[in-house]
Amino acid sequence: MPGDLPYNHSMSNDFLSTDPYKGVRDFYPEDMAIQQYIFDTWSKTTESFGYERYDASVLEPASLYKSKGAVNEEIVNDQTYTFTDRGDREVTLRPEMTPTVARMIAKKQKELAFPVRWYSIPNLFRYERPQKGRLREHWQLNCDMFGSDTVAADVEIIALAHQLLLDFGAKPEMFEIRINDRAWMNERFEQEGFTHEQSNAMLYLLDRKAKIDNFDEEAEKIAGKPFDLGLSDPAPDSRLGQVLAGLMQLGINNTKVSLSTVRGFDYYTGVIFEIFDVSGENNRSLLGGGRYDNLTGLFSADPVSGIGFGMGDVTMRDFLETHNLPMKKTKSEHIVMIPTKPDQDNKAQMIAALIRQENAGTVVSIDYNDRQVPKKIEAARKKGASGYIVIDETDGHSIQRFE
RNA sequence: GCGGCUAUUGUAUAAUGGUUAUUACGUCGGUUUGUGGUACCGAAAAUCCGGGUUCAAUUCCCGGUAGCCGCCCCA
Repeated sequence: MPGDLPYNHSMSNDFLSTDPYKGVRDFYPEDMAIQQYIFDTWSKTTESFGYERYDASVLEPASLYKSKGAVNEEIVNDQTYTFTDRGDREVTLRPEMTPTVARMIAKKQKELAFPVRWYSIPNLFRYERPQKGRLREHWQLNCDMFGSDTVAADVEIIALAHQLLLDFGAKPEMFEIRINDRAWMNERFEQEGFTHEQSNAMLYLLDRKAKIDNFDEEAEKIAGKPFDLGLSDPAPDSRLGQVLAGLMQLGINNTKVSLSTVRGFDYYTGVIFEIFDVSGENNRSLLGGGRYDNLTGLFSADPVSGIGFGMGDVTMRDFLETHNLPMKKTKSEHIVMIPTKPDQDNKAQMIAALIRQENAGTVVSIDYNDRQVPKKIEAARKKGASGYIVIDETDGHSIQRFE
């Protein structure tokens, strides 16, 4: 039926929209160049710390997320793309990478030599209303170190996060590493005699601390008595104290102990951290992660602990834009061949092949348009080429460079 | 799921209750049967959809839709 075709062959004006699906992006070459730059920088820095890349499908069985417990019920039901396939299987577009990597680790647990350092740059999906720094599809660098409980591991992963930002050209004063320790908070709540519910309520309240103005009042309600966090600097011999000292030794000083960093309700059990843009223009965290006791508990009885973080491409790009940081790598040389007549086209290809062979990395493209040479030269210049070669009947083909 | 703001050529914008709706960039063509750019000329190209008020709506009002921003949530 003509009406079913995606193109309009009739006289009506019901053309399809050229907009992408809600909350996802098209990557035109200019955007793709930026995306590529971000991915390349992520990979390069992460690999320089010895992390190996892995990946998996965007499709996962829905059970992978549903079994995480009642706390996540709302997220799974309302904020994932979940559908039933033709074989009656419930399928979810992955909303995060951690369950997937936990599955992969668990599967090879017996043969892996821990600690394992892995990273990935998956695209993730969540069904919710798009807003600044938050879309329905985004790419996220995920770095994890599995099978090490050491303070050194905590320090390393935060140092990696720090280095990532530096390698984008950021200065330490542009961002702030907020660190907390779940275990430390729990200890504190136990001292207060809090029930599990009280502790959770308090964590939840702390998470919203910056957004509400009656924190003390609310805290008192939960505690049933006046509640003072009363935590200043962590003791030097505490886990957090040791981590901070370790970072300091590496010259990382833009850290801040932040009791209101709690990272939602999930698998985190120890040190947790977030990196924020201090400019105030991006109020979403640039990066967040933490330590978990038993990532593979769903799949096996042998616990594997670890620590990791994720950082998204959307917030990364916002950060680069806000601080006027470079968003492209330096371009390689690009020569445009300009045949003067159609019968010079093949000659242009032959010369192009030669140049590519002799100058690895040089981009050589050919302008086959049938139009005046000055127009072609101008087109090459506008495209950002570094130079051009006019191909005519003569044998010479010297490169003319743009200033 | 809730709230605020917005909607004009491809993009970014100006203006208006009343014949040709502004400008810039971009695109295409020309000034130049031919070796670059800052100049000049020209062309194509827009008032989101539906209803209401009005002699007349792109403009005012209502609804829809879409986008942005925020809340919720944040893996």
